[in-house]
Amino acid sequence: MTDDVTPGALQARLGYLLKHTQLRFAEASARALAPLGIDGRELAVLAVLAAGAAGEPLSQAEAAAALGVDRTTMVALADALEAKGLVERRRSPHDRRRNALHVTGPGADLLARAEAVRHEVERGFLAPVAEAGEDPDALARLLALLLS
Amino acid sequence: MTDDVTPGALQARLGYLLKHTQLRFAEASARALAPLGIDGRELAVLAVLAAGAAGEPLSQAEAAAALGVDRTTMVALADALEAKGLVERRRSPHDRRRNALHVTGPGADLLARAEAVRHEVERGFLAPVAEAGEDPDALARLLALLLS
DNA sequence: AGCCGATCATCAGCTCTCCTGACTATCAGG
DNA sequence: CCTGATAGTCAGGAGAGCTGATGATCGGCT
Repeated sequence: MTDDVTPGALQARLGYLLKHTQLRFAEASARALAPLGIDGRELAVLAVLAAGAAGEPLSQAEAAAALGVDRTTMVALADALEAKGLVERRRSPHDRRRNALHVTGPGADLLARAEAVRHEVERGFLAPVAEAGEDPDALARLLALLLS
Repeated sequence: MTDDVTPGALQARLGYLLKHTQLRFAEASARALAPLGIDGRELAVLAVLAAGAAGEPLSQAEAAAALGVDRTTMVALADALEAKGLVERRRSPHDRRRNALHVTGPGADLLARAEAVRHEVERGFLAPVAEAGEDPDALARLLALLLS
């Protein structure tokens, strides 16, 4: 990305605002998570796996659907997480087509630390909103409303 | 993109919300603009050129900076718009390094129609916000605040 | 007048992310 | 024990963007 001067003509264009806000947040997120050896997408996978692990562990296809990514993309994601020892693929005993994705001990540890970092990044990113006297939760609420 | 079921674990993640909202809007925008033979980025270029044309027409580098894209990306954008007859490159008489980008008559016509379409797309996209009794302008205001 | 660093536009090539299509293995139902 | 559907994998390609190099031009300095 270049200068990001954001002149007048574009401040009212929703497409521009969404795209560049997303880019900025992704950069801030990547910077903060880099020391942990993980990126935002991998963290999201870990979080989904841990959250879904109340009952049966999720298959790759289920995790992919939950994350809104393609199942072929999930293969690479699972490869990366498994290579880092954060996740294990285990053939499901009931359905041998499925790869059940288990979060390992180190994976759970890293998840906890990374989630703390994520919260801090989000808080910092939304700081200008709070300073302007607006509701810092409003953005997430509006976006969730639009996706529902 | 796949199912987009948006389950609980992700609704509080700002990165996920921004990314998928941006994607959804881009898709809606592309669908609506397709009949006009233009996409969102090209429309943004046209709008910036027309807005800046109060004084001297913008050079490619200036337009690129205004849009937050790389100057090399601007080359392809200018190629596409020129091929469609919406924009003309003219060597600036004062500085022969610069390509002044002029919006043609057909370009101005298309811009007017496309901007109407864009407004309609944005209105439709934000309809759920209005229906929920929230301020439909809040999203753009918050995003602009974060980018400033 | 002439030089030199900076700027503009362009192009080739790379990366990243994601998708499509094909293939294998496996399951469930008739 | 077929048939159709599903899970995971891989190869290949599309799209956006960036880096680095090149040629033309400008502007200031000497």
